[in-house]
Amino acid sequence: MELSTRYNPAETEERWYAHWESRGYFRSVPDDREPFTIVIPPPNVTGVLHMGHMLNNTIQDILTRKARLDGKNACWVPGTDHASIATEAKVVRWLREEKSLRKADLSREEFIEYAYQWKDKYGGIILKQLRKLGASCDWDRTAFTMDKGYYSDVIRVFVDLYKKGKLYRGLRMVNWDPEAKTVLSNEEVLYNEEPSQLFYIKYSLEGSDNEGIVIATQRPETIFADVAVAVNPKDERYKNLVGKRVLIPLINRPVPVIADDYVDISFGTGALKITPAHDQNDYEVGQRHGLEILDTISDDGRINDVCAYQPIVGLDRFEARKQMKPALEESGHLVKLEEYITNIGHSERTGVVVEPKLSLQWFVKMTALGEPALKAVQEEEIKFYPPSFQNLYRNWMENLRDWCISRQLWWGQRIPAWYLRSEALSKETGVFVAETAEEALEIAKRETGNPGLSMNDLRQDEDVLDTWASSWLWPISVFDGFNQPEGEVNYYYPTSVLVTGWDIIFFWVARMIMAGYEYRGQRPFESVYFTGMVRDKFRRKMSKSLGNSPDALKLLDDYGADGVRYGLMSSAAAGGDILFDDKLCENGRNFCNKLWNALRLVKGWQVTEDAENETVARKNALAVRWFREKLNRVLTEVDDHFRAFRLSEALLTLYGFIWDDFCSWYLEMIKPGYEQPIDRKTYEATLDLFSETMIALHAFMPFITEEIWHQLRERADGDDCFKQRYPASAPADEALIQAVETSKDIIARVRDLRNQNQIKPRDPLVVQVQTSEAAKTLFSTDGLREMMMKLAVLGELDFTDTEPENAKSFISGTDKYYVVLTQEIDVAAECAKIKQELEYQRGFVRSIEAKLSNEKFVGGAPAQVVDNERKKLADGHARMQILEESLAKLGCS
RNA sequence: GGGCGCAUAGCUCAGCUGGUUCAGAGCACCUGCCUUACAAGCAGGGGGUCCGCGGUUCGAAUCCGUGUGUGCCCA
Repeated sequence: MELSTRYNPAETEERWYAHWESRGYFRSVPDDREPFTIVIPPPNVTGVLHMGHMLNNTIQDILTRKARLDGKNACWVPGTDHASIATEAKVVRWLREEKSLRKADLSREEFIEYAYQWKDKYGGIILKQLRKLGASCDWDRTAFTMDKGYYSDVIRVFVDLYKKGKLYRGLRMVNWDPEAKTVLSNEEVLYNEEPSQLFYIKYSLEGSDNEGIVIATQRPETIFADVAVAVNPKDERYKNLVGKRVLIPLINRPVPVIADDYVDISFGTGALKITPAHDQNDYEVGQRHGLEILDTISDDGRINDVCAYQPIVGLDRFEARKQMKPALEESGHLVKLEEYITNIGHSERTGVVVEPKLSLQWFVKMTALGEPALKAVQEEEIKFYPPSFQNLYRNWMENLRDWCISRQLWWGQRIPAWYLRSEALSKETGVFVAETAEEALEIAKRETGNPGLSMNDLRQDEDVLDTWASSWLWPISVFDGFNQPEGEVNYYYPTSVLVTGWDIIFFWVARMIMAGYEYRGQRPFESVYFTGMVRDKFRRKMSKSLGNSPDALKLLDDYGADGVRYGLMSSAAAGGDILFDDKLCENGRNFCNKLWNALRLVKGWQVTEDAENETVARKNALAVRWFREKLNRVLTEVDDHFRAFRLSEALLTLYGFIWDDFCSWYLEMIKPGYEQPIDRKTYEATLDLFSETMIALHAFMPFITEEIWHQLRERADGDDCFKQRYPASAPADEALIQAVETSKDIIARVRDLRNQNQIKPRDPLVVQVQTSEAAKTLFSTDGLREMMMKLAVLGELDFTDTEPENAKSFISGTDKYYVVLTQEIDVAAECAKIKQELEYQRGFVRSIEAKLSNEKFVGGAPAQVVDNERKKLADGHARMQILEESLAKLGCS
């Protein structure tokens, strides 16, 4: 068999993915095994694979695969959400560009028809891309938040919450996107520090020629919606004005001067214009003082005719602002302009400046829903990894605001509320909420006392629900838990772990927890694993506009899925950001290559059954024993890391184990000489150890481990690495491991000595060890001496009681080793080196003596710790003695 | 303004319950090797006041306080 010197992931990965998928390995149906369930955080249906997805889904795949290896019934449910705003925008553009249609020319039904067409054609690309990453999702379960069943779940929940009084319609200050003409959640508003101007404008006192008050505002175009000027009650400057009236410039409408604690004395002039319709805080001040509301800005961001200043009516808000400067200057009301840096909110979707606006919207009352959700996390019924996110969560949950769930769009679940056609749409309108129009009509008849009402008398709310108002039901709805609450949802729910970015902790995690308790009376997941953000190496967030995000698919092509998975995971502690660099994937690719070459080495060996190789087998037995013990230890460590979600640590443990222990040590220990065969026993053991190691690594790097698994041995059909059980870990023989670790140290010191004295790697050396109990014990380990001679390339390795001539020495543990040299030794340099070492040992001994002479330490510390200090002291003394002897022997002054 | 987090090697970060001859990994760097698995490699090496100060403790990178720097969330 010929194997290329380099591992080629492209062909291998495609082949094994197809194999696993065609065998139905990803499929999960309830059975009597313990379930392990993950629901994917549904990516946006318009999305394409980016770094964040790759990180997130790699983690989910690792957890899912490990659970399978542990014998659990692992179910990873994939899917997408309908992303109302983003998708609607894409569909609108698609219609315009490809079909020459405008949304305004289509009926709602036609538009929705097209939207589904678009979704079927272009949506869900990301799910195909996830396969390239190796994602072992149960694709038969692929869910979508606008699927028929899902849709009706959302409607059902809306009606239910309404009936329970947990959902209402109300007038609230919302974040309005004047371009998309929809409301945005707080989380969809992105704030930027931007330069702006502060206008200082004088409002004259009513009935006075020169008295007045100067206010500072960033938004002069809104002064016509002012209903008051507010000052702080403690502000001496304005005390005399409170209760009087001032005139709004240009229109001379009088408004009262009021006193309110909200006003910051030190900001601007300390006087604030109050515009309840266009500012959240002003709205609250207005409510406190019973002020009226004047709304001068339309849904599209233009000034409407409520504004009494005609020149700006019909203008866009920013155009209007420009007009205000000359107008106020001309009338003499502009006192000054100040450059000013402020936080300005932009729509995450359209980028336009968000307009605070009063609007009639649907809200979910959060207080009652939030209570069990907060408690669950506080009491760790739901565990967060890392736990520090509990703080962030608590902070938000203790300051809940009602959740605005209506959006002025068509793509999404249409709000199941009907109104009487005869009534103008206002807050006081009668509203009939039901799952169907027919039911709504029945309710309407009953409530209005008018049995003659027909369907034509009703009109349905035009708006749809926020996407999060569907995705918060995800862990229940994907298992059809609303329709069949006693069905398979009982098996899979609560899910095991949710893997998601911390940036959507409020959007989604908190709300899923609320829905979980509300509708299942149970947590939706046992644990939440928060991933960090993937950033570039300058710590900038990856974004399309910066163009600093690598092409995910190209990365997979360049480094292989296993390489990319390694790269992402090797530097991804839970919650920690990843400073992504191609270099990380390069490491992963190199690791694959290392594994591949280990395979090539093993596969290249000739195996012999000859009796003469019995001796070889005996020598190799130590290596096999040692590696088995080391593997046991690593299996336990990796398991511990998994339990604590320290995935990065688990991977690095395996990486070090494979690269160093397996390749650099184990394989070198048993490697036969040139054109020499290896004995059957060692060979078979090696194949088994290699195979088990592949199982241990499989969850992280599924493709190459599967490939090597099959290359190592002829496997029966269906005997795949994917399907194996994670090897049971036995307690490790620590004494044996320690003996080999000690000999590794000695080998390294000999190699160092070679390097420093320019001795060729292949020249055999003579090494002697000073006879001691410790050394005798060490070398009594069967095969250890032979192994050391092989790896350190020694011609002799024997005990001695006398120091050989012309030798350099080193200490390992408390034993002294001599390396006999043929070249002349620089005595002065050697003396200096030994003296330096002696100084270090003296310091070491002094510090331990200090500890041990402290009665409180001896009395207070655990006996084991004290004993250990005593041993350290004895070892230190022993080494000092060796060094002093060396000095004497060399005749150092 | 309110809250949360972080500070360990040149860089990026581990270090879990305070105690091992404990200060660690990868990358970068230096030296020597194209040694018959692998130069995408091998064998070695140098490099740290664990941010400053104070405290608790027999013992602190680890716990507490404080200062500084820095990042994030909320208003």
